[in-house]
Parts: sequence; C-alpha cells; structure tokens
Amino acid sequence: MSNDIELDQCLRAVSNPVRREILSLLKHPNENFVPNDHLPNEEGICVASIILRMKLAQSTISKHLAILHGAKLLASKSVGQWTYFKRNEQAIRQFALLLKQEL
Amino acid sequence: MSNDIELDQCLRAVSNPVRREILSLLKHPNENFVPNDHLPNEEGICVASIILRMKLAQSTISKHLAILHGAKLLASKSVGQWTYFKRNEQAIRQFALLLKQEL
DNA sequence: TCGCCATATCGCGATCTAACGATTTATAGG
DNA sequence: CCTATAAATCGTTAGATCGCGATATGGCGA
Repeated sequence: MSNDIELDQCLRAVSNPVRREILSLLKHPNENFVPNDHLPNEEGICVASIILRMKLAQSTISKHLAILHGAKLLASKSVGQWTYFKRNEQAIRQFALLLKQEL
Repeated sequence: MSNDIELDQCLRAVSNPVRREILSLLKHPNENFVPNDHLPNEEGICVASIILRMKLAQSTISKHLAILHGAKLLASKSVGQWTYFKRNEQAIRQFALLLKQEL
C-alpha cells in the first residue's frame, strides 16, 4: 500500500544528522519557531522558518525536507506560495516499531 | 563511556540492507547456520559460515562485520584462527530505545 | 620452519550523497 | 503584466560508501 512505510527509505532518511535535527526541531514547533501569520505552528512550519534555524543553504534544506517527506516521516501542506511541513507522528511510530521488529 | 552506543554510528550501520540481513540471520543461529565443531552456534557464528549465506565476496562481508562490530551491534570472539560474531542484544535494545527517544 | 587456512586489510573503480549557487516554477500583490 | 518572494529543481564538485580481487596477518598442524 502507498500508505505504508518503507523501512529502508526511513532508515536512509534518518541516518543523516541534519535530517534528524529537522525532525527534532519539529517536535516542539512553538518552542523552536516564531509564530506565523499564515498558519498556527501546530499545523506545520514553512521552509523559510526551518532554514532560519539551520546553517545550510535553501536548496540543501529543501532537498532534506523532500527526502523526509518521501519517507513519509514528514507531511506537507501547501498554502499559497508557502509549503508547511510537520511530523507524521503515525508514520514515525510505525517506523520505530518496524525497525524494532527487524532488528 | 566506551561502553555506550553511538546513535549515528548505529544508524549508519543499520541503514545498509546487507548489514540488516546479517543481523537478521544471527537472530536465529541454529536455524540459519550449520552447527560447528569449534563452538556452539549460540556462542557466535564464524565469518566463513556467514559468507556461505551471503552472495558477496569475503572481503566485503568482513568489512560489513567490522562496521556492525564498530557500532557495537555485534560482539566478536576469537578462537584460534576463527572469529565468531554474535548479536549484542543489549546494545541493540539500547539503540532502538535511543532512536525512539531521538525520533 | 613451512605451508595452509581463516580473516583482516589494502587499493581501486563505480556509484551514492551532501553541499552549494544558479535557475525555474508558482503564487501574491502592485 | 511586472516584479518580488517561496520553494523546488538543476548542474557541479568533493567526499563517502560499496563492491571486488589481491595481499597481509596470524594461528595450526606437519
């Protein structure tokens, strides 16, 4: 099913420290990001805000987000010209469980 | 502490499918490997037996084992000219827990 | 000591990854 | 329309990873 988690894809996503940092920051959006006019933080954080917290180029962060999204660990929502990302808690839990089984 | 698990090292070790396969095979040594004159299977499986079950060159498997060992997910014991590897269950549990926290 | 066997290590090419700046795409607002 | 802004995509470069065969190391038995 396309709703399912790919263990391999998740592991490759999560084996990079920058991507783990992004996942970690998004765990507490209100503490880690300034509030936003367009959306409440809980609904997602826009790419620009994430870039502000990291020391890497826009294109680099965009790529990292795409990989996390591809692994379904992040969900995205487009509002106008912004893209908001938030953690997909269900997928993350599913991944942790799957890994525990495989290990 | 040198007894501790490095999350990053574990994740890189485990993000490779060959290494996951090795960990998986070692989960049930008696089912996956023929018994050995030198050591009971539970005590560890020698490199040659592992190579027999995988389709990769000796040097390649040796490297994979070294990486798993470096991450402390495998323990090794030398007996004469053989090296026996077995899962380090405690480290594996610690790793799974650590990842769950970080995620 | 010599040669054999198990494993580790070396050196190499092929492929993958991460980073960057530049460019493209899409939306918003004047 | 035209311009500005947000984000994605492209092209390149440097470094990591994976696989292999060849070679080194180290223990065993004759």
